[in-house]
Amino acid sequence: MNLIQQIRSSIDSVLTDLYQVESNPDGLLVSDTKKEHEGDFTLTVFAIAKAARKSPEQTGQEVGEALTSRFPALFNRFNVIKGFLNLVLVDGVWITNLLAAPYSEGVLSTFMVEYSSPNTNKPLHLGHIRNNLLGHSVSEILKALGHPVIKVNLVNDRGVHICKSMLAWQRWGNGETPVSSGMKGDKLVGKYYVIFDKELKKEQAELIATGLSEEEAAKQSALMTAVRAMLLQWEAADPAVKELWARMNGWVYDGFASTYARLGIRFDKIYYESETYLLGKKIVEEGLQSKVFYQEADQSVWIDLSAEGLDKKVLQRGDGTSVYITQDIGTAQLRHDEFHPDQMVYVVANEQDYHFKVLKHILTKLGRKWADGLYHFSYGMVDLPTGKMKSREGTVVDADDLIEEMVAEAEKLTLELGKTQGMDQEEMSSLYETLGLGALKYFMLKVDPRKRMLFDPKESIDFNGNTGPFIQYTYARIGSVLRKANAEEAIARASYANITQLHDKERELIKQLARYHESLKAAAKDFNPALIAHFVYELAKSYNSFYHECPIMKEDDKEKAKFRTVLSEKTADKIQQCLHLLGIAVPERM
RNA sequence: GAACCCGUAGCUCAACUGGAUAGAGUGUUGGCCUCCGAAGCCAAAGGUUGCGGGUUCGACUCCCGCCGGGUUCACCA
Repeated sequence: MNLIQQIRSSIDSVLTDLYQVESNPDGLLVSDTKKEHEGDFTLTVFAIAKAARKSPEQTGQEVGEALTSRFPALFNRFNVIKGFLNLVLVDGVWITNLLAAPYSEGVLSTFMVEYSSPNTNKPLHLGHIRNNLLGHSVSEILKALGHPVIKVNLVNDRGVHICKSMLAWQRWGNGETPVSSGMKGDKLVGKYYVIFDKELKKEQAELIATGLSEEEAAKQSALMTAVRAMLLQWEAADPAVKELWARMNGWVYDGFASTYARLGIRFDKIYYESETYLLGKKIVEEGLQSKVFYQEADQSVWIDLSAEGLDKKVLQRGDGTSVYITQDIGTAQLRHDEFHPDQMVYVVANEQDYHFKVLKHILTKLGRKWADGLYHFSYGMVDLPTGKMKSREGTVVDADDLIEEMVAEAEKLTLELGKTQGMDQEEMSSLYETLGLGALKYFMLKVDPRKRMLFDPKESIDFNGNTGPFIQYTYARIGSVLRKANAEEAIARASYANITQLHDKERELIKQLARYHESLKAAAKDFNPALIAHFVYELAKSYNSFYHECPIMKEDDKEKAKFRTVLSEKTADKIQQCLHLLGIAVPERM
């Protein structure tokens, strides 16, 4: 039983005795006491007062008196303000809590988390970075709580859009390769995707100039006709088309691999749409037979979701080729068959809210009970000051470029501060990497994932204040203290068993450490890494404040010195743990 | 047109899911390195939580109506 549970059950037993109210420790409104009042925990008593038919003040007083007299080892004193009962714990409770071993939750449900899900015709950009970091972090958080987690990626490697870059390369590429051009493979293929779009626009403008309407021009597009023909050839396994496809995708994967490696992103399993869409088509067939789907005159396959408040949705084109959702159906089935996860979490931007609603409905209508476990983790998009990023219009912040800039900034700052004495070249570049990526990752993860966020490339990302480097700095600083403290044999041998009184800053720090498990649980429940970011930020602040006021090795009382050393060590451990949950590395020196 | 999401200090974000006087960072102003690491610490200033109603002991939070922004409703993915 942890501290908060202990407090809840103490209050609960007192309430039962005093007012014979129903027993429910988890339903009690217990929160941290606001810092302008004296106390560690606060019980909000309005609801209890109502049940007891007494005034909130009187109820608070009675409960407070009962608690301090019945549990003197836990509660030291209390005060009542309006309907709030503020409880002050005995300092020894905090010390015990600090030194207690962490506990685990037992066997928990299995999660599959899908994230990243790139297209093979676009290099990774800022939006993908947010996606990757969220997916990675949510997975780590679930694991930390004891859930088995399978991290998967779904590569969008087929479809009309892929044919676009293939066609463009065929027509205008002159045999260009990553080697011949010196370009990263994903960038090279992305270049041809953009070229296609430009050529298509040119063609459309020419057609419209001959007097066609926009709609007619789109219908008559020779380029789009060629693309559709290529997709048909691809689905028919035409060797030449398949060869080109495999070759160009290979370039892209090499490019992605280096970006993932630098970001520290890994997967347990990678799915390719090209390998799952056929299963999707099979299920479409099944749905037709069971009359869940129906066919239009042109042979296209649909589902009518108007009863669910949604529209009709196409599942297969008239020419028999499959659409986006077809492969998602197949992929979900495949994953269920292979791993039987209790929950399938899709980390996908909120612009696809509708798509996932539809997907879940379809699977449910097809009688897949496990569709209940589908959860769309819908995160907000990243905005630039100029508006939305559009890869086809070139208004994107490229992932590789951004990482490079952050690392360069870290280097510049570190050199300015002149803290690289005694480091060799390898140590220095690894430090810049740690700091630059730390700043970037923390920046992306500290905000509520569900909200859209603004990224201003000009103001870039800070290294002071509520930032990754601030927390990394706190860790490095503790490391420095501990290295020196370890040299002090006297401190190492001292005991701190007789400490009963805590300094305010010590107590604050221990209290913050004690909140870790609650934060972790909340972060897992909400799929919200920002809660971990806030927790670790508060922890770093508490430590810095403590550090400023409480001498550690310079403390004359050896027992106190030892205690503060242990407190520092626990703090450093927790910082490292939390940053790990965010995918952020920690430097020993900076 | 319909559905969903969002509007909080100049800026970027919090607010324990209905609790106390709405908090941080940044920026601005001032203080702290003969003292374990100043990427730090301490302080000041900064708010009618988009607007108007309602629900109750209590509303940034829930309900209704406006205003502003975004996304989706494609045989694009």
